[in-house]
Amino acid sequence: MEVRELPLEDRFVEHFEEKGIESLYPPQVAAVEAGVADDQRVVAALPTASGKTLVAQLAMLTADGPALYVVPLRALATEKYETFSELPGVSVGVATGDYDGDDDGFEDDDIVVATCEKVDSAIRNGAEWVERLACVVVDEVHLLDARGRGPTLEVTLAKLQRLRPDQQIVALSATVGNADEIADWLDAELVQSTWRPVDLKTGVYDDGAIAFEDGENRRIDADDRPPTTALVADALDEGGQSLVFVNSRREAQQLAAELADEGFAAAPEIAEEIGPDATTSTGEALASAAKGGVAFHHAGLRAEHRSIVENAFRERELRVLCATPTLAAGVNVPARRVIVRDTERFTGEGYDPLPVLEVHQMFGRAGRPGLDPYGEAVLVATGENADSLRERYVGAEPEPVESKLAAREPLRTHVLATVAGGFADSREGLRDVLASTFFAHQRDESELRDLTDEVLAYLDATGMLRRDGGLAATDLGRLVSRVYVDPLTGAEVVEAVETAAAMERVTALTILELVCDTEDMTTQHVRNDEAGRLSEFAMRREDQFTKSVSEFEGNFQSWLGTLKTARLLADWADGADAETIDERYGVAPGDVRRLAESAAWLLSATEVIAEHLADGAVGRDADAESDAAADGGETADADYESVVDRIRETREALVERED
DNA sequence: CCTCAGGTCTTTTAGACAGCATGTC
DNA sequence: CTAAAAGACCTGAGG
Repeated sequence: MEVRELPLEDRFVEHFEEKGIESLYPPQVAAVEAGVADDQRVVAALPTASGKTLVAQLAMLTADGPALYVVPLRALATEKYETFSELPGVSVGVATGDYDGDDDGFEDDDIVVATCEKVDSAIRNGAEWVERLACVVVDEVHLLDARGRGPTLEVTLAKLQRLRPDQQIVALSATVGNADEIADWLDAELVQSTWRPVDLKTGVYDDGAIAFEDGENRRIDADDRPPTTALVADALDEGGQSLVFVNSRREAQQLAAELADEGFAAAPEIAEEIGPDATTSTGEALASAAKGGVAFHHAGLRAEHRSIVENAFRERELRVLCATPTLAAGVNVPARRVIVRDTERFTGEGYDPLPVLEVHQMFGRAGRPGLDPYGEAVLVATGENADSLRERYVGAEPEPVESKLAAREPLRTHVLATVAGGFADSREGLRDVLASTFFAHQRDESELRDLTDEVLAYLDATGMLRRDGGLAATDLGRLVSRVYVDPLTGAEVVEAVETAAAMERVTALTILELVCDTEDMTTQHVRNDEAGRLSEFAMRREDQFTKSVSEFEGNFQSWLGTLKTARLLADWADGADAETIDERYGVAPGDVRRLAESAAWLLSATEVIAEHLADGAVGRDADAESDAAADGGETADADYESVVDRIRETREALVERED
């Protein structure tokens, strides 16, 4: 099937032809036959790089109104925004947390690219553009399975369909065990294929040879070198780049250093590009590896370094990339040979084997369409596990996608948002909304009832929702839902701000500790040699914290992590540079940035909540004073205003540091 | 006294979404 | 509060 045969306007046909897209790939033909270009709902479960983006564009460009493209990562949003912006005469907008501002600009856009959470937030805040969508494309729907974020995706999709039941939905998925179930839920036709534009050969390296799935056996002389080194060297001999997946940052850096020492290739210009900013230990290690044509990639890298590495690898200036799983799901960085060295990951409860889906996504990075003759994905066996690796990951079907909605955390968030957003005003109404989720389709809505009731009781007890006959969110509940924090965070903030308002000394550290100790914040680990110093510091500054240090309730060790994070952020807000933070706390620049971003977000939510409390306190003070006048007793001396001021100052200092 | 091999104890372990509020002549 | 592997620390033998 040719592009010109599609029901597209001429300018789009020309655009695609200019890009070299003239005829469709087989899975794309299947999607067209299923009706993507004809307003039909379609679920396309296809391998990476098999042309899903074109399928999405066909749906969006033929839809009868504005379209939304939902992605799981901000980096992906930027990538898609750039792609769609090239379409002639199409106005595209991006809605993600880091593109602030023009929230109402989307009214005029033909395509909006957004993260799932941003869409959820827009719905909660009553944005009008979400109600007009004729077409919604969901990228990476298999993330319905993700514990942290899947529930948001399914609830958001359920809400979007309620807002416009007739809208076209197109869901793009990796190959999963139960794509049919997802299609069924969305009332869509399933298009499934394993076709790829580049051949993929998958194999297991063991005992000096790669045993490929197709029977080929490729000898690789290790010559005393570790298997991974030999595999990389072999790929380089054939003129191909390698992408090696390992399971920790330390491994990634160490392996990069070892491979750089082998002297395979050199990329002095990349080292130089990294060089000037390589003040931290991470940056230095990266620059030094780059001299040998090798790099590593993990979330501790500064954003600038990360994109230098990605681009240099794409341009073939770097020949080897050692990465943590960041790269498997993120932006497209393909390589001739993908080497999966580690297939186990620490989970907090020992080591777990990686899910098949994840390993397949790593495999999927093998082979550059149009550039490599084929892609190779190689698992590295250790000891006697070659057969079990092969059985588990090669040619095995990925796990089915399972809804994670039936848990306390996602339910308390989404139950509150559903009520606060006006989607339900009774338990029956709430059930009705929940009945349209993927969970209900897969299991049964009734399985959510006990947890939902428990969550409703919690929301009532924390003053976010009332259950008198029907269900109604309180002012606090609406606020918490709109600022997009977990109700537990909301409750923690309310309590801490109330404590702070009665405190003598409220500093930036007070405020930072307050937000770092909420459910929505991730904190740093405390190294053994830091613990003593930190708890000493905590004792010294006890009067600055909203909780008692000397009579600590709960896990003191983990609170020290909270404190470490708060101190680090206080230093950062105070102007300390990445190098200083790295030396003082052993925290990499990418992590500092991420923590600062989260804290800034939570501080803004905290500010709004504190203002709300301040308003309430005015009323309460008046009451208290009249009571006091009646008793002739004390007056309330809680000072919310100065807490609000301190929160604002702290947030501003932190935001200013975001260069 | 220094070095190095080998054993034992200790430490560490991936990633990344989200925002209110408005003024101004 | 799980388990694997690197790293820190320790010990003892040999130069």
